[in-house]
Amino acid sequence: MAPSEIQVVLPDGSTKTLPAGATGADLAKAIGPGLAKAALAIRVNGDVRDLQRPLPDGVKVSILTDKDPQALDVLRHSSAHVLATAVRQLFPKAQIGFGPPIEDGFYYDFDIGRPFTPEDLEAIEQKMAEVTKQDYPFVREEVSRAEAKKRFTDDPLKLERIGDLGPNEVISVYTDGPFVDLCRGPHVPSTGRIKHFKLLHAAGAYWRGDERRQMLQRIYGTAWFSKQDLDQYITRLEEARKRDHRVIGKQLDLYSIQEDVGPGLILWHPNGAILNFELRRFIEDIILQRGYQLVYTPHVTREQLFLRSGHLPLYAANQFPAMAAGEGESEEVHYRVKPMNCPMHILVYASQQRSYRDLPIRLAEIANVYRNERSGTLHGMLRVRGLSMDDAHIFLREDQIEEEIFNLLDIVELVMGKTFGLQYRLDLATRPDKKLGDDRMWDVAEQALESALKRRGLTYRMDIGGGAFYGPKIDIKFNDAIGREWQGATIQLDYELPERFKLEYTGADNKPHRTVIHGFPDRAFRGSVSALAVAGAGSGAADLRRAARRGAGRA
RNA sequence: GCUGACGUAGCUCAAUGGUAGAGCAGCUGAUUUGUAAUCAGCAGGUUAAGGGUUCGAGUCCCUUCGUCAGCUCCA
Repeated sequence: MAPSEIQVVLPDGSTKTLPAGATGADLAKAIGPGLAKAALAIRVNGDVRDLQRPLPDGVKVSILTDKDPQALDVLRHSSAHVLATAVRQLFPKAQIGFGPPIEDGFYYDFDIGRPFTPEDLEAIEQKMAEVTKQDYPFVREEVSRAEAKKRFTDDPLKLERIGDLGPNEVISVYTDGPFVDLCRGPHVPSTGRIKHFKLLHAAGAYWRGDERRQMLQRIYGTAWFSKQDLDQYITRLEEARKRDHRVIGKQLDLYSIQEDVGPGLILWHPNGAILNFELRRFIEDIILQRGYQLVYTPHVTREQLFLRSGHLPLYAANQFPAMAAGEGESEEVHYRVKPMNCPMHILVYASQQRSYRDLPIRLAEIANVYRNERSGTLHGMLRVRGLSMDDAHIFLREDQIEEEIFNLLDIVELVMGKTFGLQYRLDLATRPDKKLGDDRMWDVAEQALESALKRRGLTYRMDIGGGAFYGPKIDIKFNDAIGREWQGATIQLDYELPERFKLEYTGADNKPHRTVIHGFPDRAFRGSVSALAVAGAGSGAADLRRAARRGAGRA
């Protein structure tokens, strides 16, 4: 017989008995009218769900109100639906894509056959206000695959998504007033709960982020629980704009990028150059103290070298075209500007016999490299075509990996954390499907990276399958003053290059062994000095002004 | 690269298709007044480049260059 009652465990450990079939909303009501009014969603054994769903027996629950950060995601997800509701009313033929919550807001992708204009956004925002005023309840339904397909016959993008769903996945749809969306949920109880929102801007976005597919029009917005939060967020955006390194770089006369020279190529003016100089010296001091040896290698090399390293076939799109050198009678010899230093550092290592006693050998160079980045990705000093890369390649034995990474993480903290005060994040990227070498090798490498991270007591995110085909890596990412995320340094292991260049050392057993390389290229240190400083603390601009003045006085 | 917006004096910005302007900065002179704004005058432009429409183009159209925003935080 079916039990007529269920019990749930509240956050304080007490239990509550409810009739079978009771929902989160029922629970909130049972606890108190105040909570019933404030309740937005419910956490059931860690999963956030709608209040309207029946509660299973024996679960741990916690009712979410506007005080819970997870509720903010729910609010924003629901805001995205309100946005889509409004767009569908104004553009009945609009096709709908995805509409998730994101950090600080939400977006929704549409195809209306043309881009949205600023006037469209205003009209949509007004329509959204009407939708929230109507206070439509969000109604969840679980449907069969056939039913789902029927409901979205006019939405090819949704149909494609339905086709991707696994056979055992529950398909749910949410309705708010006139709008129905394929959606996993959860949502706030009704559209009236969304009060403080603003549309920010529209831009093109490829369907599923794939540039081979059609371009949709994405509308970004933000939503908050209180007007105060919303206003604060808008102020924060304005403040951040003032701290943009491109603005400060101009104000302080740090650098310029000029059309006559080319996009992404930086002219360091005296005020910026003195910062560049100091930073270079700072970095070089650190690495010399820590057992690195400086090397200098040419800016151009024979193309053949990048063929041997394997870079050219993969990387050619990001390299500047070859130049003919006219050596002798041969038309065949071409040269390339270097996009990275590894092949040349490897040749330094390989220039003589190495003993296991010599390892690790740490070769470092702050080198100018040039990459033909896609035009649309360029951004001030942070994404450029010519940069000074603080680069190092460490040649070591497999048993030395962990210790070396352990020490390297200390340098990262010293530079990014202690010196620049950056909030950075560590991602451990593990073996991808297509990879080089055997599983044992990957086991050793990944474990070494992970235990170095653990020994340092660092928190990190796993990026399963995110490693390069030639080895796992630790990516170091940070946010700039305007909140955008950038790739800082990368610590990566490379099993490919030692193989290609037959790098060896003589072991204690008097036999040759394959060397492991571990690279530490860092595009952020000097390619973007002021950007780093500005990206840092809120006081960045003031510090920089002082530094620039000192620099000017000195010159 | 793709989609969209944009490109006017060194900088920040004006100019219903009808003689390109202002503030700041610069230069000259006056002022000597205690720390972010003294006064007067002068100079500064092939309106990104090239083409087209028009009696007439900064403004409308096309091409190129550049800048800015976005381009899976997965229903």
